[in-house]
Amino acid sequence: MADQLTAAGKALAVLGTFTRDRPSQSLSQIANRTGLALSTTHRVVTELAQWGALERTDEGDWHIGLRLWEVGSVCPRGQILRDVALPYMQDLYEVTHENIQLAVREGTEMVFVERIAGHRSVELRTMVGARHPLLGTAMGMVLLAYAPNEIREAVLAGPMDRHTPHTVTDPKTLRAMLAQTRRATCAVNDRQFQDHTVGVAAPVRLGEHGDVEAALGIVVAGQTGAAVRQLRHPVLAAARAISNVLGQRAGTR
Amino acid sequence: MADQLTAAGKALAVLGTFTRDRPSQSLSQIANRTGLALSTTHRVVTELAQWGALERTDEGDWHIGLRLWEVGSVCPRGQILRDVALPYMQDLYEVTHENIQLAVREGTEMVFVERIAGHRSVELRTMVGARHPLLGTAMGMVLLAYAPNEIREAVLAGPMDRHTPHTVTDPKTLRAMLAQTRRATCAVNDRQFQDHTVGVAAPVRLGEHGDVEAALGIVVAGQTGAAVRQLRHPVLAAARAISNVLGQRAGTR
DNA sequence: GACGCCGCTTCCGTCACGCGGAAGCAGGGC
DNA sequence: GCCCTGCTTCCGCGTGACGGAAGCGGCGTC
Repeated sequence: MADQLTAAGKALAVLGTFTRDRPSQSLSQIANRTGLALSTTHRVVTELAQWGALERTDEGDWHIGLRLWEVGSVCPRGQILRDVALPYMQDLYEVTHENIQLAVREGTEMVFVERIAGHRSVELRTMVGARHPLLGTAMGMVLLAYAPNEIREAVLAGPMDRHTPHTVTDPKTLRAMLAQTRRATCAVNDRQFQDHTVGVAAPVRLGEHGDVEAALGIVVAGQTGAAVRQLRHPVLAAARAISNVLGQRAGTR
Repeated sequence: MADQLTAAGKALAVLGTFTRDRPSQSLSQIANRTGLALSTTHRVVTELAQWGALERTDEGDWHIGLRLWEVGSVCPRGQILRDVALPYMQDLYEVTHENIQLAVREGTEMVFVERIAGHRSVELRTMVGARHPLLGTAMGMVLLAYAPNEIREAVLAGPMDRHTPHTVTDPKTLRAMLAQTRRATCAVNDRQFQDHTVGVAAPVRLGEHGDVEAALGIVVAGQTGAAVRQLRHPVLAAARAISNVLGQRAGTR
C-alpha cells in the first residue's frame, strides 16, 4: 500500500487496512500497514475519528465507526439490495432451512452481501462482506454467465483453484456449463467447492437496464439429483421476485 | 456543511451527503450540499471513485461504492453485530412472524442495524441504517435505561415528540419506566409510537465490559396484555444468547 | 525507586499539493 | 445556429499537509 501522496488517498488507505480478520488495530499497526509516518497516521486517524469514520476502544485500538457503516449502507449494491432481498430470502429459508446467500459481482470476483444461516444449516466458510472468486460455486457460475465478455474471458483464462475432485477446470466444459446456465436461468454446483455440499443459484437483475449483477444461492448438504432439482423452482421464483421489486424501484426513483 | 478546509475532511463531507433518501446524486448536487467549488468536488469525487468509495451510474450520477460498503461492514457495532445476531433474530422471527429489530445507541439517538420483516408482519416506518430518537419506543427505552447518566439526563431534558395519545412525555413517569426496565431487564412500549402497535425490547451486551449498547426488539400489532407479556421471554432469551456469543468473541479476540 | 523501553501525542519549519477561478467542452432545448 | 447548463481540464498561488524530532506516560526490569 504505497503512498499515492494525495491527502484523501491516505485517509482511504487507512480505512482500507481494516478487514474482517483485523477489525481493530493500534495506531502503529495502521502506520505500518499503510507505510505512512506515525505522526501523519495519527493526524489522519484523529480526523477520521472526529467525523465518526473510526472509533476508539477502551484499550486505545481503533476500529471502523458506526458513521461509516451508515454511509456504506447507502450502497445500492450493498445494504439497499440486501434490504429488498431479505424478506424473500427469509421465505426461502423458512421453506428449506438451508443457507441462503446473496452476492454481487465486483470485477472478476464476487462479494457476499447477505446470508441467512440458521443454526440447523450446514456450516459455511464464507462471510458477509467477504470476496470470493467466481469459479467453483453456483452463484459465481450465474454471475459469470451473465457477465460482460471481457470479464468472462479473463476468468476463464486465469488460474483456477481445484477445491474437490469434482471441481471443473476445463475451459471448454466451463463454457458449456455457462451456456447451460443461461439456458436454464440457473446454475447447479455439484460438490465442486466442498465435498458433500451442493449449490443452486439464480440471477437477480438490478439497475435500469435489468443487468444481472447479483445472484441468489442456496447451499444444501449431501443431496444430489431430484432433491436438488426441486430447489430450482423456489430459488428461481425468489430471484425473480427480488428482480421485480428492484425494477419497479428503479422506475420510480 | 461548512468547509473545515482539511483535504480528507472534504472527502468525508462528500461521503456524508449520501443518505438513504438520496442514494445517488450528480456532481453539482454534491458540490452544492458540501459547499465546495465544483472543480474541487470533481477532483475529490474522482479520487473517491478511483478507490472504490464511489461509483458512477450510466446516467453520470454518483452513488456509494461497494468497496466502501465492504469497509463499513467491518464495523463491530454494525455488520459484525448483525452477523452474530441474525440467526437468533431468525429463530425469533420464525416463532412469531413479527418484525424483529436490532439497534445500537449512538449518542442520544439509536441507529437501526438489522431488521427482519416478513411479508406478513406490520408495516414499519423505520429502515436499516436510519437514525431515530430514543424516546417513544421500547428499544429506545432499553438503550436509555442502560445509557450513561449524562446521556439519560440530556434526553430527559430535551424535547419530546408526541406520536400518539399514549406517548409518555412526563420526565418523572419516564424515570419510573426506566427503573422498571432495568428491574425487568426488558421494556414494553404500549402504543406510544404508533397506534395499534406494541413493542417489546431487551438489552444486548457487547464490548469487553458487557456494556449494554444494543437492543433487540419486536413489534406486534394490536395486541396488549397477556399476549404481549408472553413475548418477553423469547425476546429476553434471544438477547441473552446474542450477548453470550459476543462475550465469548471478545474474550478470544 | 530509578531507569529504559515502547507507543502515542504534540510541535513546528519547510515545501509541495490542494485550491478554485476560468476556460474549454459536450449535450440538448428552443 | 445559438445559448444554456453541467461536467471536465488547466494552472499559478498560497496554505495546509508532511514528517523529523522532542515530549509524555505507562509498564516491566533490575
